[in-house]
Amino acid sequence: MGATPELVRATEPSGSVAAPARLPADERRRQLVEIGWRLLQSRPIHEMALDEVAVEAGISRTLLFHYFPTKGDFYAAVVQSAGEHLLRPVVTPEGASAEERVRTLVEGFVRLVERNRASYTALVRAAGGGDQRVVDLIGEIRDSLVPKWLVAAEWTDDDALARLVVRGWLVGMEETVLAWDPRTVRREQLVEHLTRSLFAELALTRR
Amino acid sequence: MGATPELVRATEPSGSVAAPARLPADERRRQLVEIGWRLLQSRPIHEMALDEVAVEAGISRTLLFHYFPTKGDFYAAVVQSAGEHLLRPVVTPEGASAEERVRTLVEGFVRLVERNRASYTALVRAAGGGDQRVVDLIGEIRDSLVPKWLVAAEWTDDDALARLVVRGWLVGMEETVLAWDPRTVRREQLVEHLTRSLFAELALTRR
DNA sequence: AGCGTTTGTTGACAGATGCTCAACTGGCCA
DNA sequence: TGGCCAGTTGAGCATCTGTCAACAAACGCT
Repeated sequence: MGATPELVRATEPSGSVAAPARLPADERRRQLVEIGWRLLQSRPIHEMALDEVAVEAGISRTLLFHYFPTKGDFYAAVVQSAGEHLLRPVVTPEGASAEERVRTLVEGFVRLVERNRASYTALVRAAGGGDQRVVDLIGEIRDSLVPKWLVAAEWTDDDALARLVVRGWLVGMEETVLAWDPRTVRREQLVEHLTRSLFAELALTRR
Repeated sequence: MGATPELVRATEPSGSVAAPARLPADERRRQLVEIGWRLLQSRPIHEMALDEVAVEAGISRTLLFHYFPTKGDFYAAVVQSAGEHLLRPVVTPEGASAEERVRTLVEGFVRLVERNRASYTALVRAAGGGDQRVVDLIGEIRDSLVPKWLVAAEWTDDDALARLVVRGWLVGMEETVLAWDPRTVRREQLVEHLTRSLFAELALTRR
């Protein structure tokens, strides 16, 4: 008696934890990935127990393994999703001159890191520890960014050196912004430098 | 019967595995760190079981925990040692002009990565996955490199921006060399670009 | 030589975590 | 009604990190 079968509720009925109800596959996937991503922002990967994810989702660990056969699969899915979410706002090249557009991109990136520092470091450090798949994933994400910067900078010579250089510059910029201390370097100074830096690097590729 | 207590042998008596003998503490430490470093070059950290290390050293896992209370401690020790070993050859600024010296450093670095790719990627990716200690460690290693490059480049203005920029440039260079494909970009081209790149970056810090 | 202390070392155990298997449940359609 | 199928689960296995209490070889002291 007692327990009436009213458990089947779409979303959280009252307050804290999520509903334990039956969910369509893709929605459950999304929910799990989202939880994983949230957890990744505080702990590094090997400290994130799948138990935690399962508990937070209100399901059994077994179900998690049903959707993601291995922890690596889950991790990869999380990183992929995070990459897309984080990088979507960055893809907005606009403005009159090439310098304007690049500056806007840099600005956007700095702001992004300022607002989502935890997320961003989590994503970048994911490029490390994880298995090969994740490393490759981050590599692909970076590769996909290179042409966007080239377009913004109005750089039409599409030689290998330019691409390589922009890739390196990109990673350097990530590091620079992450290591940046606003108390010693003014923000405009940083943005200005990074902007000019890209053009300088590109100019150097023309022997 | 049978087993006479002749086990106590200083170093490996005949062939394959190391000796199970009693070792002074610091030597055992060094041995363990060295084994850990060797293993890290093939597997990422969370795939390296302390069991493996112990077996390879011919000791029990318990002893490993005696020297390094936690896996993180062991890992940190390994990374620290690796960083020192890898970076020691890099610290050789020599040559007549600033450009000469920087070019020599870049050359040395490219060669280092070419010869020890596995080691180097292992070290860099250690900057990720690991716990906070290791991340900080890599950060410190990089910080310690910055002044060396500044000296080589004869850059006496020691302002915050210059240091920050060199740090970013350093990481970008790491990435560039690691992503470099000798079939599409000639090696001299790469070295030349990186060399000029540093001076360009530095020049930009003078408003 | 006897004897205690220090130091290198270990086996057995506890707790957590990745992963498997066989089975249950509730809706849907023939 | 009855069977199928998708979502879900508890119980269990293997592996790995970390703990505990104790053993054994050297060294010092009387």
